[in-house]
Amino acid sequence: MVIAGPCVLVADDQSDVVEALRILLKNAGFEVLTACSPEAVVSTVSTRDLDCVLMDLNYTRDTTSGSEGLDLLRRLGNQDPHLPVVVMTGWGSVAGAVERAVLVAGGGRIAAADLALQPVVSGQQHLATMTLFEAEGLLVEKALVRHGGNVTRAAKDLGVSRAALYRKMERHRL
Amino acid sequence: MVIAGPCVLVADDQSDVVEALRILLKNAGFEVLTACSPEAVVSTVSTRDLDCVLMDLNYTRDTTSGSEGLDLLRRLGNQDPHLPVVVMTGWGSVAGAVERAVLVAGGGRIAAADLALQPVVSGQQHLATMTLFEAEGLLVEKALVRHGGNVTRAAKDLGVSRAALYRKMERHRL
DNA sequence: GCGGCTCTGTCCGATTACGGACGGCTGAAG
DNA sequence: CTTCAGCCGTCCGTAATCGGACAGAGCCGC
Repeated sequence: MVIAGPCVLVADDQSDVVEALRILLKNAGFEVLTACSPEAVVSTVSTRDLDCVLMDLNYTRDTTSGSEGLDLLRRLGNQDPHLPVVVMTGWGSVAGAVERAVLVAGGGRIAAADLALQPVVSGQQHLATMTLFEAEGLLVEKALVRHGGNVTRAAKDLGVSRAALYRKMERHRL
Repeated sequence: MVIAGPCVLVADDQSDVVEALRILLKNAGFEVLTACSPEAVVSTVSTRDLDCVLMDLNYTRDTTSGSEGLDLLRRLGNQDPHLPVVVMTGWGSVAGAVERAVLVAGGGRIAAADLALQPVVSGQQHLATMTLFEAEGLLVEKALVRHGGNVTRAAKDLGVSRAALYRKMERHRL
């Protein structure tokens, strides 16, 4: 059985950041490519079929304004308008006390980048990394919240009978 | 049974955008507050206990540079360094062909903003809006991808027996 | 070659979860 | 007041799911 994950390009001029993301994403089931310069990014985008690009906004030349990164972002937009790009940035000058903000610029195809990317984007534990039991509990709770505690409607949303939902609620102490 | 969702502040000077997001987020189980000016945002942030702010980056005065929005973002960072802020922007000048990019600037507390925000952020269908059966299929697939098709390890990750995972795989035709 | 290890795929009896059905409750409409 | 509709919580026989066990395959170091 061979299942290939989506392909992501990681671009940053700090090699330790690239390495960390590479490991993280590889463990999350992605095929990971890397690039250390804007030129390498452009070249990779033109030769490989990518699902998503994950890039730093501030390259060495212009450490605070990020214009280097914005320029690259613009070029990528011209190369492939539908390629989703996740932009990272780490300076306090943009978001105040945010230590390492994550910016997401998504086109129509971002769905292909997949749920597995979200732990990187949001920093939170991801559903795909938890037990089926825990995930069920979370989804049940969400459905109940969404319907203001209406069990009937939540059950319909979840695709189970109302009785089944009652059992799950008890199982998860909700 | 009363379950209150997380509280989100939506800020944009275009009232139709605010309204659309309000409906979207309310249906997703959020308590939604709105603001139409930077001043209203600052005032709301100081008086209410918010879990997340969702704001537009370009207010009327300066429609292309976004400096108005960046200024507000900086003020919010000073007010509450740990408040997660989701920044939206819609101009082509930033991301090329991206019609309406979404930028996420997240602090440590973004987890509180919760999974339910992600359909807005990424535009993709969210786990919480799908059937338990579909979600199970997705999680099973993710686990298998993550472990390169190793059923034993995937099963351990998912918290089920290997035999159970085989059944689920068949059920979902994986 | 030969143990030791890991993973695979399948079997089976015991357990559990399933959902349709039922009666009770509440609130709105006639 | 009566009817109707929607939701709630529980019951029960059936049906599906559970996980431990088993044998076989592949792979390493000795």
